[in-house]
Amino acid sequence: MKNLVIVESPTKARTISHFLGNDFLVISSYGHIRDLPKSKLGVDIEKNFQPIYVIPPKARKIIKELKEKKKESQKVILACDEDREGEAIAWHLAEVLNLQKPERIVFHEITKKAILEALKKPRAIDFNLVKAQQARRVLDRLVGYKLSPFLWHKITRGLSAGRVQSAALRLIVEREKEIKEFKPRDYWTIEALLEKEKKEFKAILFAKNGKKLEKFFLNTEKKAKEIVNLLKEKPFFVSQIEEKEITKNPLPPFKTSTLQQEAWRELRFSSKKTMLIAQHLYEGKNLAKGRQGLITYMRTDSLNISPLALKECQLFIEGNFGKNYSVEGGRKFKSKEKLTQEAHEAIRPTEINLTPEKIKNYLDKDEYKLYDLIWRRFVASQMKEAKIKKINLLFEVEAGKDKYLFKASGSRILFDGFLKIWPQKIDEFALPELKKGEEITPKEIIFSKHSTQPPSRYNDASLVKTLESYGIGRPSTYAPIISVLQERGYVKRDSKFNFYPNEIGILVSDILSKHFPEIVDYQFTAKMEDDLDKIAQGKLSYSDVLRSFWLPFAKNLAEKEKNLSKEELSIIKTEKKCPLCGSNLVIRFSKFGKFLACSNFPKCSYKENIKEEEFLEPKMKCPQCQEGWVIIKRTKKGRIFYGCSRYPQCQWASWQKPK
DNA sequence: CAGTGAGCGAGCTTCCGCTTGACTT
Repeated sequence: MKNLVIVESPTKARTISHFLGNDFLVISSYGHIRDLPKSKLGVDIEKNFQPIYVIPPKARKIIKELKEKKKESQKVILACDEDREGEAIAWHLAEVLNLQKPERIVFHEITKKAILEALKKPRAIDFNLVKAQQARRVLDRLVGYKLSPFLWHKITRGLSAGRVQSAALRLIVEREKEIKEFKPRDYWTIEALLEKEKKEFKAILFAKNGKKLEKFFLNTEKKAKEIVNLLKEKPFFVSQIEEKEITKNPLPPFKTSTLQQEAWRELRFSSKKTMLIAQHLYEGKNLAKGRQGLITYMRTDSLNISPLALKECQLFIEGNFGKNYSVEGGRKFKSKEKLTQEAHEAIRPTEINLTPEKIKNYLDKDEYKLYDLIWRRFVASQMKEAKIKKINLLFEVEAGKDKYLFKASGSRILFDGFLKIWPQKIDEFALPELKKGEEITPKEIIFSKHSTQPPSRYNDASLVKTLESYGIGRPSTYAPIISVLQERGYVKRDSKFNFYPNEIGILVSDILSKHFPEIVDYQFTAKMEDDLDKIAQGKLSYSDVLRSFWLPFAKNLAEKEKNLSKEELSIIKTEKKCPLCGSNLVIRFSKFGKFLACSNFPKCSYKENIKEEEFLEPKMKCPQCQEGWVIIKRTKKGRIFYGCSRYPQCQWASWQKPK
């Protein structure tokens, strides 16, 4: 008889199975195995918010297998991740498999030693932690399955709202408003072009009479010109030579959020693409010596590194770069976020000796790029800090009673350290040798105009970064959040792939902000987490937490359902004029989507289609007329079909996806 | 399979977090 060990991920199961040998059978649950029903609320509010769990069709097969293996096993050991969700999965497994005395183990690194140690000290399931997860699940269900129907009633079908997606949407909508309202301000800067021993360099005006200039000190061209004329041909004197040594520390290894950010910045991979490729690297590739996983788990918010990996990395650095590039004892990192659930390690290569170059031939182009990023970031994080010398030369110029100060900066890398493999832009510039008091006359003094820039639209990187800073969303959900906002039609990508909101996105966000401000408050999740922690510690009860959220929320919701009219909420005003009567046009929503109509309806029934075509990707010409494009359309019942963008001139349509 | 706003009413849409499938016409 074997012992049955259940973990969450099949790749993890394979690895552990390898360590444990023939006495153990290791199987994966593939995440959660029970959930609230999809088509109903699934919460008995009257009965202390009792959740009603069902087994989703997807989980049936694996549960059947687990039940069979249980019969053949001596005992069942639940080895799910050590966090709130993992504890809940363990509990669901115990329930479904009808385990009388479930044995729960946890480990923080996937090594033989750690797992054998963990097996020696199984514990019981932590019910308080399970309760905390249930409260999280039920609260999200109540918010999502109550607010979404509110939007269906007041605007149009198919919309959605939720604790996470609505906060993310609000970020994008409010940023767009900031951009629209932004008024640029002009300012000027003045630079002196200097030369010494045939070496040219620039110094910038930064202070007057010992006082640092404000950004808008020169807010007209006239003022800038005046100063240029004033200082022309005047001698500059070296008044101060500042030298300082700066150390630059490497960044920590990746976690999910930072991997997505860096992959966007460096490779222009979307969050979705990054996660898909990372999954491939995690699951492994067929290398010369067989199949091997290349990176640790990619959905993590932990920066922990196993001691063994730390040691190996240190040896690698010493062997390849020399001892002066390694850090005594290795470097350890901690996540800043207090919500970190340390169930995994940081994202790192599983074997440091598999350099990107060495395995390049086994990877496709994108896999190689991402692996290279992960490998270099991890190795760099264990390398010595860089040392940089910064030199500032200050020049004084007198003009009448006033003294102006100019500054020229140079820097030199004294020791590159981690920069050797993680290059950063450091303007290495050597200033010529100058002595204090030395006189120099500028070749030229020039002014240049600048304008303040509006904040930029969110992209995958900055959105994930902002969400994480508020504690909104989890490593496994950052990429899906972005997808759902697009699927609902709330946001689109511009030509630079940045996000901007559609009318419907702005409408939904504004309605939620106005009528349900507590839900879209950026602090809502953090407050919820505090309560969940207290449930986990046994200091607050599950039903008290949910009740204190639910009572005011339900009351407000009932009032808004009753008092707000669809007419009032769902019509978007525009500046466009009706060609028939001259009134303003408005955007209205019907079961076929949005359209422009006259605000003077029913007196004037002018209407026009708002063309918002969803092209078939990759773009394809209409097979009939060869002029229009194939676009994706929907019937009244929601079934997808394909048609020509030149309808009604061209009547081509098809159920089949054209080839 | 090509339209849109009222009202009738059946049946449907929807959340967040764990995890990777794929009934092959």
